[in-house]
Amino acid sequence: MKTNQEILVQNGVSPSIQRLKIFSYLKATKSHPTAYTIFNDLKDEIPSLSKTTVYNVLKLLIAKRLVQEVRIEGNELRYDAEVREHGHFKCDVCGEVSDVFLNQPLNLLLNHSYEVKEIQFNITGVCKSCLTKK
Amino acid sequence: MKTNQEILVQNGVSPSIQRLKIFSYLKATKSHPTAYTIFNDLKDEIPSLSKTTVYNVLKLLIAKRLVQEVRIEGNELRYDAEVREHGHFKCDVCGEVSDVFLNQPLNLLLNHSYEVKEIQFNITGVCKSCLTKK
DNA sequence: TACAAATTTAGAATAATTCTAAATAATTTC
DNA sequence: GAAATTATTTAGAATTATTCTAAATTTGTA
Repeated sequence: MKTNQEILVQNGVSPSIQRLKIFSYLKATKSHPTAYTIFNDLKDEIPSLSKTTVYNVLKLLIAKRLVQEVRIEGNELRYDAEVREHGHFKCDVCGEVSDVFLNQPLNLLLNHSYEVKEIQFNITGVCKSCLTKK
Repeated sequence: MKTNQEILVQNGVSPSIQRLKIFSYLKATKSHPTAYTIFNDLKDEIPSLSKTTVYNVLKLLIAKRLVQEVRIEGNELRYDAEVREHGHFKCDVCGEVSDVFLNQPLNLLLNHSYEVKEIQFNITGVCKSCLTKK
């Protein structure tokens, strides 16, 4: 199992404290945090951290394909270190965002005459636990 | 074929000039415009039009399920009067956004334990015409 | 140690959207 | 049909997320 530091280095990212902590934070969570949440959760650990750094690092990790942007509602941007082809489900009731994997790649359903770089899909609705609560 | 006015009325939306023109504009285009583009393109026809109205009307039409938000890149929000299950392809080169329909509903690929309200998917890459230009 | 390059930082600037309260238009009531 | 009520639109201010900018700090190298 590669360490997060190794992953960064192997992808040509010099592993500064900030980069490593932001990447590790994303790797460790499945909550699809916003840039603000990331900043807020890490600022105790890295008191000097600035919001600009969070945005810079996220942009860098996205360019290196180590992180994906998740755009599932309104104009809030969320981030995800899961980069395999997958989608997201957002529950309209509790607001939670979870990963969704398909039985087969979406790719196969496309008659594409274009070059595909990234596929994402978004589903909204009501999650299991909110359904049973009703 | 129903008129746009009829569609609005049947969905409980009183068809003011602004609402009708914004809805008709979206129905007539496949370009997935942003709120700003809609505002800009309609302000000659409706000189009094305000940006707030564009946002208000879009929000209303979305609530009535007559329009969908399209979130395909960064934090730009686009709008689409095509509400059948479909996705979007954005070309990284020319920036154009086009509709994508699947051979079968994505729904079938999900082992969903949740109630699905809306499904959208986004693909980025390079479109045919940009591929051949290279 | 000294120099150069890379990275981070705070705060200002920008852009999209929402909020607010007043103005206008449409509808209802008498 | 006038007055009152309700719905809709409007301009501009406020808010929010993100980007820009230029200085400060850190890291790597001669």
